[in-house]
Amino acid sequence: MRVSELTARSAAVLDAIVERHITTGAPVGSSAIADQLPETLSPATIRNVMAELERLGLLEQPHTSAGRSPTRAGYTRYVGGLTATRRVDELDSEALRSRLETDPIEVRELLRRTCHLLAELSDLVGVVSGPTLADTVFQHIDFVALESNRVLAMVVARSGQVKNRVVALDRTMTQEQLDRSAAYLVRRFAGRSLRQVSARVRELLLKADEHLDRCESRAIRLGARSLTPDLDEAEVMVEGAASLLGQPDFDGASSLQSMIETLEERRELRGAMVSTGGQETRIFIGAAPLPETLGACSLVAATYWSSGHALGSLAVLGPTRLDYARTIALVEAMAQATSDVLGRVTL
Amino acid sequence: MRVSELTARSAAVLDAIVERHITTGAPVGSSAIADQLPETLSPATIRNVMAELERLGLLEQPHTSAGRSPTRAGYTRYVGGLTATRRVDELDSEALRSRLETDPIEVRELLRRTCHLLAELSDLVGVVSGPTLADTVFQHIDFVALESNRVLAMVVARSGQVKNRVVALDRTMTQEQLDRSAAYLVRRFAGRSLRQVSARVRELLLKADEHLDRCESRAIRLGARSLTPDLDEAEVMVEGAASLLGQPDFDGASSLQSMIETLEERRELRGAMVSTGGQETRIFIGAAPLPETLGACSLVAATYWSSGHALGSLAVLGPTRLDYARTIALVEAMAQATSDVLGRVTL
DNA sequence: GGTTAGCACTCGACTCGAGAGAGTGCTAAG
DNA sequence: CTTAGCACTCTCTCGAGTCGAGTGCTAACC
Repeated sequence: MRVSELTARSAAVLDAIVERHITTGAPVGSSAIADQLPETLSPATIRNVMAELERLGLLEQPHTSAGRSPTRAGYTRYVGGLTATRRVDELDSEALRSRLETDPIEVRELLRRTCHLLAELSDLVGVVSGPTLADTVFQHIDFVALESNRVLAMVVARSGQVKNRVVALDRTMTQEQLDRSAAYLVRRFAGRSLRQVSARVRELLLKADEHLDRCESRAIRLGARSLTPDLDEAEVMVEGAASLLGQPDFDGASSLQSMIETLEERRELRGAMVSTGGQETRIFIGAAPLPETLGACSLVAATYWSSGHALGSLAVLGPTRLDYARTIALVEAMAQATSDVLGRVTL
Repeated sequence: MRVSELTARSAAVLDAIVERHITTGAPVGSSAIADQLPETLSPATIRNVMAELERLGLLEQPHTSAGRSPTRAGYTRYVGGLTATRRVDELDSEALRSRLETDPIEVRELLRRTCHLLAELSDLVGVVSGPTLADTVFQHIDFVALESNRVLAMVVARSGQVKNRVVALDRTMTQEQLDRSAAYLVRRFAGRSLRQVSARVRELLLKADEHLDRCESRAIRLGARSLTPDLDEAEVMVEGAASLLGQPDFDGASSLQSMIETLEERRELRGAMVSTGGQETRIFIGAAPLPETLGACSLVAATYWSSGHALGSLAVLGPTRLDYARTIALVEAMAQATSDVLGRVTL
């Protein structure tokens, strides 16, 4: 028998074990499950089932005379069976929305609040990956001359997001020349997505000779320097990393330090946050796109969007032993609320 | 006898105890000190001295039959006596400087590197408070119209530092009006410090009637909205908070979680970083401007500057049991290196 | 044939007491 | 004032003993 072909009873036992393990944190014994199952079965029967689940790699025993805990595979199988998503009871989405709204609305600030709220409501780690600027609408660009041939480029998206970048020029440009370049770029490209603008500018740069006057080609060159690089690099925010310290699961675990380090660095989290662009809620259980140091953790991530466009991900990170039903509900409600608030800021 | 009037011998004993405690982390016994002191004295004599130091509140015993550890006061007294600052041997300031330089130089990025380097070289927590924009030279301002009467203001300092802020207007302004306002503000105020500009704009706003045309007073109003608030609020960066987890002093301490939380929040650190503007290296030992949660920590902070102007602070945070000599040297060398690199960026 | 009662067995968690070791304070002598 | 000597205190470690939860196996049961 393979994992996918569990009998109904085996599956029920697995689910019961996972749920009990989630609440107690300790290995689960056969009699506890016998009591809990709707069907009345003796502990001995349960033990037979458990032995089989262990053979399948879904359960494990810390030592012979202890109960069983779900393995990573066991958790994965359990989560796959979760369908009926509970509502977050304490907070309906209206309340969430009102806690997110700021005045005036700034995207970054909004996402920071989202992240904070995720951490606060889950009592775990909140993670949010910001929207890649590439998908936003190019609204404005400005160049400011700094000393020694350096120029500050400020790219503004319609949503109010800003990306600053200092570029070093090989020759001096006056502020007036810079202003004219900026005006040209705005006139010609405003309204398109930054990705398009970036591609187009790059294109023009190659066949630069075609009917562009000197001023225009200078603008294109500046634009190419300012717009290309790392527009796709989404910012990742983390809040509440310290809450991992309060998790009994990690009590005294030597890995704690490297876990917190990974969260502090953020870089490694990016992969897990943006990996799959799908709209569905993703759950990673200590493997795959999660960095190795987070092997004892799970990530529940959802996508937030605006006007039908996926913008980024928000997630809760916690120990593998996680109240998945509640966390999924929370993350999804939060994605909805954040998207709603973002909706008022055309991107 | 009061603390300030310690005999030479008592002071020597205290210093020896502190130094030994720093390296071993354990309470120090009388015989260890007897061996270590240049003067040959018996443990019994040392014990008498120690008993006195304890009466003065400089030492404490965890229990009767243990050695003594320095109290906070003991550490403070020891640190006060530290004069000959060791050089950081592994890294001369030239090496530090070269590790800080980036191309093109951005202030924020430079400070982030400084912070990272502090954490890396000390294996503790690096803390850097950014320069308050208020002290930098106003170079440029730009306004970009977003939808629904919101305007993005971007203030640029000569150093290339940028502060963005979204303001909500009570009535619509066209992009052209915004541009004209920005140009007016730049023409009139560029070159002064942002603090001066902010004050002057506020002044003009009050007696607005005096020979300003409509366009000018509109610009002043916009400037006031964009320039006043929280210019003084220095950004605080923290790196390497996880290293506290590796400190044997805090092993299993329940306060660890709140310590990391405090570092994550950063807000509470600000007080300790900017409290005293003096040029001297400051050492806070678990008290005073440090937040209460960091009662078991010490902060060694120095000021970095540019063209004679103090800009902000950089510091190392670690357990009270800290190699102060080395840390002071590191922090001071880093302040020097950062100031040097900043020096090439006129502020 | 699946289910169950009974039972021996395993193994970690907790408790207790003995012993070692480090370090002290006190006293009396140098 | 300094020091040797000594009794004393307190923590830490270790092993033995006990408890209890939970298992696997076997044989009986429906």
